[in-house]
Amino acid sequence: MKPSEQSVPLQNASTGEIADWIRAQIRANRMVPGQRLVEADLIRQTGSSRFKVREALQRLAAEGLVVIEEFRGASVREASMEEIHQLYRARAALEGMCTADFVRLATPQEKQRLYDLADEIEACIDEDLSEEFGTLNNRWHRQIMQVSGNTVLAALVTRLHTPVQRLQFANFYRGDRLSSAVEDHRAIVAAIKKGDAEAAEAAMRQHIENGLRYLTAVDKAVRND
Amino acid sequence: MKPSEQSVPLQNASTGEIADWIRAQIRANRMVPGQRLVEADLIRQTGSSRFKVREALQRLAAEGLVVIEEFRGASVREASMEEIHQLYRARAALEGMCTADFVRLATPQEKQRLYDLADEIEACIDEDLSEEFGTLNNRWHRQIMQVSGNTVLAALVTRLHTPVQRLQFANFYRGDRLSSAVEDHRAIVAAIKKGDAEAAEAAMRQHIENGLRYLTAVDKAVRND
DNA sequence: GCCGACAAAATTGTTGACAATCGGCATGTG
DNA sequence: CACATGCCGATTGTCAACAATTTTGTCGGC
Repeated sequence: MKPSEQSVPLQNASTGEIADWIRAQIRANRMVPGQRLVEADLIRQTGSSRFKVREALQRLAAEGLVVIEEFRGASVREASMEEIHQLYRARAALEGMCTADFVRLATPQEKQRLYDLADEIEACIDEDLSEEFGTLNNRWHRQIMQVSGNTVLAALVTRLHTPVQRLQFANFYRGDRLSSAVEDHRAIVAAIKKGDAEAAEAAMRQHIENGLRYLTAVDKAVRND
Repeated sequence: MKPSEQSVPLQNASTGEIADWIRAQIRANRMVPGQRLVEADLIRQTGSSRFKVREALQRLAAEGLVVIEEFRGASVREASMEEIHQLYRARAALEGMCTADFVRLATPQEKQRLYDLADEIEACIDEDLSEEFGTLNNRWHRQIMQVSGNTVLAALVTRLHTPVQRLQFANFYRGDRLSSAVEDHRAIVAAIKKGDAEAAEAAMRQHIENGLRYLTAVDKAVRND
């Protein structure tokens, strides 16, 4: 039917793999909030069985990524701006804490790896590779959390961030925001190099709050369209 | 069979209600980590169908409260001490933030309600009502988060805290820990009354870190038994 | 053209039966 | 007695069919 169907090799996928696939679709803004997720379509697209698809939808419902209504099935949940606001503040608090841990616990090699990642991210900006930018940026944040020993929190933050990534994909990584983020990264790296955990934590919180500010501005602009 | 069965009126329960019931069992330490959750038993205990039970288990698996293994079914997941450590630190960061918000945003009536709750909690201590203490203590923490406007975070923290509550139920609320917690509460209340958001945040973080310290001590003692 | 009633199609909820797998138990062998 | 082997009950995974409900389409009447 649509040219996009069957483009993904998901034959005999497990429940978890199907859930991952749907999550990826939502992140990439190919399934938008409010859109109904019809079981039959998902079966075709994933090449799996109805049973597995329903299990995957239940899991996503528990994560809060979709809502399931009686006899109306699953649809992508719309995260309110209020909710996004709270999630960003949570991220600021948690990642700030992780960054301070990173300063105290990371080995020189791990720190160097982070600096290299930052350079790669900067390189993207000149060539306007916004998608690559997003991928590397996610890796940068995860690197800090994992190296700081907070693997559980890393997974949690990733989940919390999922409903927001769609907005980033659609509106976020543009022009001035990219360079602003790079500047934030530089400040964080500088604090880490100095070994100043408190300053690094503050810089990370600032970085994330800048992201929230940009996102609210974009949202307001979109609504006034 | 056992006298405890059929004690809960869950006829024709929805998927969510079944999940809630299982969560409650885990919190109350009536289903312990490693214990297998046999579908047939759950069907008997909840009076529901296999279909709904399986859906509920999928949701709980997504929350990380149970693990589902191929052909071995669901069992209560054991949270490692390392994981509990991270969850407590996350709580400290998040609830600390909420407490600062509370100082800035709560109305006088809402503040008074919190003081009253603190008094009720203190009253429990003399009469050794540890169960009542737990209930009121949860309400106290939730009150702060909800009034501070962070309703989404309140739900999140509650979920994060679920695997820990079992430990509290079993070992936690005893003797000196109760009075230590009450002292922490007093410090928080004092900071709120002064309107000092920063001090309130610090006191809340200290309170939660004290809880973690006590829990690790108990854990170490139990392991050396 | 718009609106309501009604039928048809599409979609989801539920059930029961059957297949696949695991764990324990008995049995036999050295 | 230790240990491998095969069987059987218990438990979970999977599927296909059917029931309940919503959504869509159609047809008169105005």
